[in-house]
Amino acid sequence: MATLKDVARLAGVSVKTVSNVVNGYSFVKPDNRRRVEEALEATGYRPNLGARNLRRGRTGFIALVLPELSIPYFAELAGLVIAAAQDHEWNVLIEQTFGTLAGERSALASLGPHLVDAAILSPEALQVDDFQLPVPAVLLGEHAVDVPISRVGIDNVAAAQAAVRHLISLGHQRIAAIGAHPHRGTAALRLEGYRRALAEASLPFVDELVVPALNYHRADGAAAMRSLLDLRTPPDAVFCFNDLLAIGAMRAAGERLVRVPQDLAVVGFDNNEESAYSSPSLTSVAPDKAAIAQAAVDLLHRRVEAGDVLENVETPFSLQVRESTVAR
Amino acid sequence: MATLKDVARLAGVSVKTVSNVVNGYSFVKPDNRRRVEEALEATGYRPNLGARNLRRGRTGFIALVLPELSIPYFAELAGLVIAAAQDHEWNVLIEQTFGTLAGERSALASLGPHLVDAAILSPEALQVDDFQLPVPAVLLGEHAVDVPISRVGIDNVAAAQAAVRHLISLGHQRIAAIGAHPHRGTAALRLEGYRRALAEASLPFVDELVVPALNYHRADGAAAMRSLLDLRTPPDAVFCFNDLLAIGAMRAAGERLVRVPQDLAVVGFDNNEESAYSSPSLTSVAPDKAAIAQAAVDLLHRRVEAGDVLENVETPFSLQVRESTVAR
DNA sequence: GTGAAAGCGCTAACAT
DNA sequence: ATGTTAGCGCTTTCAC
Repeated sequence: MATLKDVARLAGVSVKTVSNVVNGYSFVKPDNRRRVEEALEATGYRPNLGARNLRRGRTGFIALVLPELSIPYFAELAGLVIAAAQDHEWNVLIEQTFGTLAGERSALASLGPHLVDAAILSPEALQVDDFQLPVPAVLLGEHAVDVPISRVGIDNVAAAQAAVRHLISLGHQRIAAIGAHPHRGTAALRLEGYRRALAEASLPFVDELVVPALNYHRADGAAAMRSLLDLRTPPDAVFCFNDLLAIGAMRAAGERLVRVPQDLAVVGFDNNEESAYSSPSLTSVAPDKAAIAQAAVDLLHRRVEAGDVLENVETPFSLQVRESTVAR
Repeated sequence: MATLKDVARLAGVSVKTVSNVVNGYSFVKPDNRRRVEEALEATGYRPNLGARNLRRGRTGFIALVLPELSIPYFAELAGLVIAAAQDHEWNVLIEQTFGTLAGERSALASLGPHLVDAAILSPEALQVDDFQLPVPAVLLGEHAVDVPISRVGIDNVAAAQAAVRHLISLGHQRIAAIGAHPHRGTAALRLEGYRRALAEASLPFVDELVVPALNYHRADGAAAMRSLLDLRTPPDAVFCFNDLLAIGAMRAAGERLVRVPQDLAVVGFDNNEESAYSSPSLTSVAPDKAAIAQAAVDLLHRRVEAGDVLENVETPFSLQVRESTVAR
């Protein structure tokens, strides 16, 4: 592999001149430039990123810390983050935490300042004192813990409220919620949105209709739905805190021969691609994932380059109405 | 950030001794070891990976080149590859090609030997002459193009044959296939498995029942299914070359009020997590994704460390029978 | 404008 | 067993 020195020797100039050409710097004598470019071409020179970054004190990487790639929301998001990072010549390193405190701690610990220039975090269990980060970071989604880190995400309370309002506008009166979680910030916010929508319609908040979920996988949604269907008076609608829970809930309903949406309306959250193709298709809160990815990366880039101050970005969302609430 | 030199100064020893301790090398005088460890602790030393790798001539990264993270199969696989790579202290860099030739070429081009130690590739459009790789690589899945690169994957012909045999054993006679593709190696192999299963049961190979798909997304499966349902004699079963196509096909069938599996049995390929929760749940060929990820990473590690020779690994698969072929 | 040379943090001869 | 030192490939003062 050709190095700068090789190119310099071939072109009959100094390393500095080659470096100048490679980096598009300052003024290089046209004659030299031409010879350097020829030598570059002839040797097939490719800069050694490690060496460059060592010298520059940058790494060229950002970390994306998330629970699990097998969760569609995070997989879709990761794809968008990778695309957005390319614009700033960043490569993305993905760390999976599996939503555990230990996993999140170890992911953060591995984030040496030498490994990445910045980090995008989607924590679920972390506590305030865990956030001693060696690099600029941005938190995805809102979190109950109050840490001095930038955040990017939608207004979860408003989004949840919109989802439940939709159910209420359809005439549903006994609306359940699946996904309450004691330590998860976004869960608390979505629950608050649920509560507000009920309150503004003067509907009672019924404890037995709020089902916690320790994880947000399809199986958890199915289990929660079964417990709801076992109630003396089951709900006529359910708001799930993510699409996987909703898919699981619809599956459980189907197994009990409860028809969606006739007997039970279902709303999810995240708008996974799969939700447009389930049977019935799933009404879901749709955060603008591309906007989230773009904002997170841009914000970090500004911080790293210009040392910008802390800043939060609220991204838009919409409600995708589909067959799980309105029969076709 | 503390460097080796700082630690050495604090401990009153040379950098070499510190380096020895850090790397768990040879014999260090117990007294020195203790002082170095204290200094390590006091300074909170973390090695600069960039510098280490520059010196060692390694990067500490492997590339995972795949079409798109929003495709569940690749998302699940990526998660497993990341986990497997951790065992060898490798970080994984994901590159998305979006299945285009241009995307694949540009991903390969960016694979400088300075960026990654090795690469795992899942190409769809690449031609033979594109495979001039600067680093050891392994191909996921089989490909029609015959290139001198290690391969890891299941026996696609046998797997497809098993899927179609299952349909035949259920009494289906008019079995369609969705996902034929002119330039995709795995598509050709799965088609061959389909053909063989028909042949061994003395069923005719009917051209109009084989539907190509340029992409393997849900929408493509739905479109293909609609065209099949428009036939004078629609099929009574369909084998889809991946689960997304199958999900789309089931969706399209549902929209035409064709019942699955009573009127139409459906088999997919990949066994995505979502396929266990669709309604009806999807019968699918299940490659052992964890085995694929593990084998690919291990194989590369051996190549990089020991310069092992070219080698192919065939991983196991099974058929997950669910409601889309056998009603519950 | 361009060259010479220092040095980013680390490892590995080589010397002791 | 440990210290000294060269050098991985690059960028960047500092002279000229």
